[in-house]
Amino acid sequence: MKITKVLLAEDDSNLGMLLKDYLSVKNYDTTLLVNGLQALEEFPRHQFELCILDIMMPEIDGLTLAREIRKINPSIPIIFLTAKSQKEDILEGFRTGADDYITKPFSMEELLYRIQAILKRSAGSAVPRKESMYTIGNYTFDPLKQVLSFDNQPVKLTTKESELLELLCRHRNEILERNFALKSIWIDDNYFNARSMDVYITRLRKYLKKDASVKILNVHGRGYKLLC
Amino acid sequence: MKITKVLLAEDDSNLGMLLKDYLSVKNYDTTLLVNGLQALEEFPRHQFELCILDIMMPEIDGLTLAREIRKINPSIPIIFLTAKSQKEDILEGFRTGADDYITKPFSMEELLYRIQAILKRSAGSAVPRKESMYTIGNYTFDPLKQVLSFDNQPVKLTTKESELLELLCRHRNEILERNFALKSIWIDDNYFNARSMDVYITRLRKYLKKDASVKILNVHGRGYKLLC
DNA sequence: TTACCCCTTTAACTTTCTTTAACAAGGGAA
DNA sequence: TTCCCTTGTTAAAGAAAGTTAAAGGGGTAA
Repeated sequence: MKITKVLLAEDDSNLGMLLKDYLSVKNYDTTLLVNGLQALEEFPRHQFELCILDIMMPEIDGLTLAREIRKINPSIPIIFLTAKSQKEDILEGFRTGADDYITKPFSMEELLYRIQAILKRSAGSAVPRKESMYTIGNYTFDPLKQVLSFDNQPVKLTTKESELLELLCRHRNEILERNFALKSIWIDDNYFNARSMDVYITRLRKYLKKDASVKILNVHGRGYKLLC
Repeated sequence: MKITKVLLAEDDSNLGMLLKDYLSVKNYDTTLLVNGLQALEEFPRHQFELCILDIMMPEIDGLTLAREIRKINPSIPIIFLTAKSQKEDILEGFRTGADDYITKPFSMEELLYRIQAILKRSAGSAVPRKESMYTIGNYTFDPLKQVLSFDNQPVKLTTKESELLELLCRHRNEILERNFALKSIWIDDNYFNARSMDVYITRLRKYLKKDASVKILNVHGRGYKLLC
């Protein structure tokens, strides 16, 4: 079994040690750094395969650290740890290309699950990046202009419709996890936002039904898959 | 990278010491200067990364100080401290390129939050600086003269129209947050000013409709995006 | 001073977007 | 099967934004 090298940046040493020990038991070779500066210094000296970064850290915060790490390795998976209240951070995190984030407090199992999911994704193919234009069957979709076209007939999408469709596109032909989508777009993954997302899925399906080869499939209990 | 070096110019030594101590605890290396003259003398001798300037100071006020600092370092983030009543100051502050301002009295947490927000912004992709002339599709826009031209046909814009269009230009193809725009131009981000801004968006859209590739897109609940 | 003009704000009404609610349908486990 | 939880769908409520017109206010010229 291959051991994965993990960089863990967490300034709360209680939590940090706890996580490190837990991950080590689970066969992740974890290096704990207690602030962003140290993490940045250590990063080039190891062959890390995954980063887990607390956002709130002294000297160099997790977001800045992530940007620096991305300059060195643009494709390494990054998971952020943040307080639920720091909504701004979460949004900003996704903009810097976070692969996932977990809001404190969280369970160890939760973290482990996310780690496995991300490693599986990035092992197969590269992490889906943002594109400026997507082709969905016979449709074309411009996420910046928020326009979906079929047969040169453009339809203006609302902000939320566009955001959700873009996420589906970035994960085309693989599962877009409900929680991931909710946290990316709605920030809070509570019951009501989940129902709101269901409504938007219905709408997107309506927009996309002109091409029978395009389907948004539900994966019970997990999320949706855009087939095209 | 290291601890952020902060210049704090505040003539009230009670408040000054309090802020300095608080920021130092929060890992900002803070230098307190008790008047604008001293601050200006010290500025070139340090590698400051952020300035917090009280506006009301003897000898050299914060606004003048900011202008001088900008001559030396045009991109350093500046936060002004001012009394809520001094709206003129705030306006003038934003004109000299303030990144934010805080009205007294304020909480330490509030200040800290703003510092973090600004450093985050200027660390990543800095907010595009002012330019003397913008190209918007087939239009050209001179913010100083407040003139928008299409096909060599100039249209004179009002002050508010011009200010709003300039902000949109500086954030072209990304979201200009409502609150940011309101605070920059209208100072107060209350309901009525927000409605006033809506009216100006309508006007700008009218001016810009000669070029179909130029669009001011609304991002529901967040702000506007100028596409061009 | 008064009258006028221009800019900005306020107001009223309309439209669009998002969320909430209610009920129907489907899937998985015991 | 039955029960429970998830998802599908539609409608309506609620909130934000679009639009137009008119009121307010400050400055300037007669």
